[in-house]
Amino acid sequence: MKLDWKQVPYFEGLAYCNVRLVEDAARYHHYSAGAVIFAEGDRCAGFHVVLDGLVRLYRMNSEGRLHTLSLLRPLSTFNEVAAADGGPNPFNAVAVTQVEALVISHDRLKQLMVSEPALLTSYVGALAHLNRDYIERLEDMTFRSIPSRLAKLFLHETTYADQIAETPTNLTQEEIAAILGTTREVVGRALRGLMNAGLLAKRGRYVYVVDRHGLELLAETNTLPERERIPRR
Amino acid sequence: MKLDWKQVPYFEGLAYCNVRLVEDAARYHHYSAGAVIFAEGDRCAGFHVVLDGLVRLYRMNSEGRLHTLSLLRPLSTFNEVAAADGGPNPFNAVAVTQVEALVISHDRLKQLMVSEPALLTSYVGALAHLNRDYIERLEDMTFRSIPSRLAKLFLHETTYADQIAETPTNLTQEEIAAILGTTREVVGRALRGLMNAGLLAKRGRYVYVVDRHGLELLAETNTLPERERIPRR
DNA sequence: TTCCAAATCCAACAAAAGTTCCAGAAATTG
DNA sequence: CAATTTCTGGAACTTTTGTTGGATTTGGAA
Repeated sequence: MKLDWKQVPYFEGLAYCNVRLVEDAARYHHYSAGAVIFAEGDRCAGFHVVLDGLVRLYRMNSEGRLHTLSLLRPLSTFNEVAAADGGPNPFNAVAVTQVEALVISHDRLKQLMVSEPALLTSYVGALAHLNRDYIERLEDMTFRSIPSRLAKLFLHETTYADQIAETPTNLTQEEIAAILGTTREVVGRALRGLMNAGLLAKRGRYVYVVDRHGLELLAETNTLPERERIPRR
Repeated sequence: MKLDWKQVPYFEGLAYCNVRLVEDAARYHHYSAGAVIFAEGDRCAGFHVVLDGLVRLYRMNSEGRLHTLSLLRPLSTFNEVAAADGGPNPFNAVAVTQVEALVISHDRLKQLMVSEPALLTSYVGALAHLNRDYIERLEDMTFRSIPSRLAKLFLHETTYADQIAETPTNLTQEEIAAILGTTREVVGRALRGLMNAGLLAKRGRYVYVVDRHGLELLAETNTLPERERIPRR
């Protein structure tokens, strides 16, 4: 249950202050694979730090389609927002594998923030970063086509780098679809598209990047570079 | 230049602490209609409070289509994120009308936060709220059809309530399109759709809500309630 | 190895969104 | 009040995304 805060993104500052207080505030939790950690809309479940395992944050719409916001592995943190304002959790969290986590309740966090300014400062940084991330995702959803989003996922640049734990390669088409906010079939099509555009290739069931530059172009401009047509005669 | 912080959303707390310090840190700025307040990607422009006028925050994609993130009137605040972490501005800000604003630079803000814990606390609240807002918008973009988003805009529920200053009625189709992240024609079509579904109606150039409940249903479930067909005979 | 469940491929189709184009209506302004 | 610009209406079309369903492949478990 020893946690080196220097390794926790955006909370490194805590390593240099009274960590004892923070550690006393935290409760250790264990979840078995598939367990619900908390549900969207439920009363604030507090601030979480993943110590071990894989956590999925997601939203679901009225028709049952789901949107994976992030796949988190140690030492990621989540539910900063609800923990900060004490409001309902803004998404669902489930343990994909067995998960160990530290949890600090909203009330404890409030107390802590008064006594530990370093925590408050860290928190502002973490929230600011989260915000930037969501703005980026919002633009991805408003402007980018699915092939373009897929390219971005494979490059796992900025937006996804922090948030998605697995290489796209290890994800099923179903899971990629949930991340991109679309359906399995569409992802399959897009994958095939990128493959015969020569940007990706498959060796067995393993998909890998062939043309990084081409992917970047697609991710940025939303267009595939014009393929040379093989002249008919 | 006197500002009553009790009226500024999420910064009411400041009214009860040393406001003098905050006010000394703030610079007064004036922008004429159409002026650029700051640009996306530029070095941090600081924390802004709208004292008068109308401000548009927007993003633009590589093809030149634009997405209006918010239309702000007094006493809204903006650019909290960049002001917090000192990073580049995450969007563009322009003065739609003449604008008066208070601006606190990142450096000054950092100093202030050390001496004024109330500001830090307010800031955490403001960032948390922003985050919730972006998560909501992200889901709108991933899950909702354009008619559904349009319905939501007309109800201007949660998501848009804080962010969009004007009634949809006063907006041109072009502006609505930029808010919903689509094009003018599509908005026109959707408007016509909602009108002959009996949810909206027009009196002259003024569009008004006829069936609030129907709009809510559309906003929530993404489907129009099945119209009764008039039997042919 | 054999079998099963999961994952994938692929085609054909349906629906939604984006594009192009042009004609009118409304507002603004000289 | 004309002239000009801005905004709206709407048709026809293209592209993208979503849906359905069946055929195949694959990786493990028995």
